[in-house]
Amino acid sequence: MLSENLYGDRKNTKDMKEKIRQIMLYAAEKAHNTEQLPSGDFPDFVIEEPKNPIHGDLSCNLAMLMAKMQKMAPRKIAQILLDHTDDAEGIIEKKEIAGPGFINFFIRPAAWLPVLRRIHAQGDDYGRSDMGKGEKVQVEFVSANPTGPLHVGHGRGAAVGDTVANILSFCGYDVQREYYINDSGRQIRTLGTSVFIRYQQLCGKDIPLGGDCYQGDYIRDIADMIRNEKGDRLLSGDAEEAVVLCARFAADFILSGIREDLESFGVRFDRWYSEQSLFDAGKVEQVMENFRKTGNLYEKEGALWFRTSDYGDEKDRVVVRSNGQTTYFASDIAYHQDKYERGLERVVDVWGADHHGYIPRMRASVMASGRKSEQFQVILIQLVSLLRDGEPVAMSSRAGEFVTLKEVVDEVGKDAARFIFLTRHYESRLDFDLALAKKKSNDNPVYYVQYVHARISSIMEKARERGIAPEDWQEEYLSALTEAEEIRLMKALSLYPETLETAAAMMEPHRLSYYLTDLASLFHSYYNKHKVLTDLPETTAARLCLIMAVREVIRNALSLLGVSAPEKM
RNA sequence: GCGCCCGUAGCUCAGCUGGAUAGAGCAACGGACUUCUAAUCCGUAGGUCGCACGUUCGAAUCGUGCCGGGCGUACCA
Repeated sequence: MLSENLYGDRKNTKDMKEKIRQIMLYAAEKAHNTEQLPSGDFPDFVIEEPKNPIHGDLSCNLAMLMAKMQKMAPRKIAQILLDHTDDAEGIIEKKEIAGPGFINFFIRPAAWLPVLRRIHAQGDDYGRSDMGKGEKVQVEFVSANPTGPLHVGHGRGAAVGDTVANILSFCGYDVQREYYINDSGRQIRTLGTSVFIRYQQLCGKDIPLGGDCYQGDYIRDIADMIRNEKGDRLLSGDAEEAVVLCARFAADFILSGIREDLESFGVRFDRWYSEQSLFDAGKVEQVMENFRKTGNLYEKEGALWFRTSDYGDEKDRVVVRSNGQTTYFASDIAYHQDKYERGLERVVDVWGADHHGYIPRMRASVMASGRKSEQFQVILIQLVSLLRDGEPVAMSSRAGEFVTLKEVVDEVGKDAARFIFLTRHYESRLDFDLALAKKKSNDNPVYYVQYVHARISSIMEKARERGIAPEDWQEEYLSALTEAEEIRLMKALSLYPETLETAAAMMEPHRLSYYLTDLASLFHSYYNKHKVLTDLPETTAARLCLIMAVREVIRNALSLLGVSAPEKM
């Protein structure tokens, strides 16, 4: 039987760990007040799920951590703490002291039931939190140069950046997604040159394509488009103008392709920020002028240097070369200044790991304008190796033989691609096997998780067919949930909010993928052992309530990962 | 040389702001479909957590030093 306070208390929304933590804190204070514990100074302690179920549902290490400052044996402190616990809600079935001084709690099975009520009440919002307190955070990701199509590596960055943004947003941060377009500088000029040479070749001229030019077939395709539009006219005009025209045309065309590819990968940006616009608005010049005034810049050997070494970089860096051209760093400084001036409190850049050497100088420039180091964070994405059946797929962008993100998404699907990118810590290198990604088996966790959603949807459909309507599912029936697998599922469901908060705090989306796989595994086991639609109406109602909660959380988490939750598979 | 990342089961990887007997999937072997979807489940087997010291009640986790792999060390982007 369920007690009234477990069941009827509307404020009963704190998760189990937090409840135990409060009980322990209260016990510690009480023990100090009665002078059984000399010190009133309590260290940070953890409430965690022991790996071994023999140690209970939750475990607390407070007694061991206090041993030194209390000048007492951990087990003795544990006993004192236990003597002072006050379990007003009646959630604890058994508590014990174990090992060097752990305090283990065995939770009364029925005490997990409120999580179901909470999930049903909050629906899509279960797990949402205000931990971010509205902090304005920008996630800048992908930001690939518009000189060629996105490849798989960009895909990983896109999946991670997008999902980090989703998670932060769900956890109460005010998130903005931005793509920085490097549409200025030498590479764009090289792009123009490459296209113009192809154009001239198409017009019958025998001009070789230099080794430093972009070699991909798409360059010729673009040149062909220009020829269809302009005919041979560019041949007779000014060559410089022709290159500029080719560059602009090509960059615009490639960028719109990038947009489309990202769109079909489920990624959208709040803003596409052009590097060229920084120059056009005079912001690069302005920012350099400001830093000159504050003494952060100096001239040496004809070039202009930024004193990044004042802020931890190993040496100073050039912002204007002796030939008068600004470096990429210069516009990047201006760009980041602009971000903060727009009111962003924290800036997160998602970069390829090969750019890690760039972090100290970027951070230095941010700190030079008085921002705190923590206001600039970088997520470094490690390399993706593309395989097919374990064999490496050739990926030389120099020769233009790369496999594009679009090709991968077309072949394996958005869901599988995203999930695989998000099932590994981004700081680990990733082998992406195309054959594996298409396999509809356990090799491929995305189907494993989606299958849960489909299975539950199917059961719900069956329930409807049998005339079991959702509104008939009474909470009073929940006490029928007593199977070990049912308790395990409820425990897992109650872990979701803190999983999200950790994922947000550490900006590690893979935590969500692993959580999903765990939850899915628990469900599949349950499904194989117990029938949901039974002859007992109360049991059926209770189990439906449970699996609907599972479905809700699966759907919720998948949507944060940008993966669909199919009703049928 | 210096800096950063990685090193955990045969393979691919979780676990790393310290917690008790180190986990998952794949691959291997043996089982479960007349059932709400077998894209599933159950079981067996599989480990000096790269090595060595150190910190402490306790180390895969923290520190130092090695070893191995990758990346970076431009008046490139």
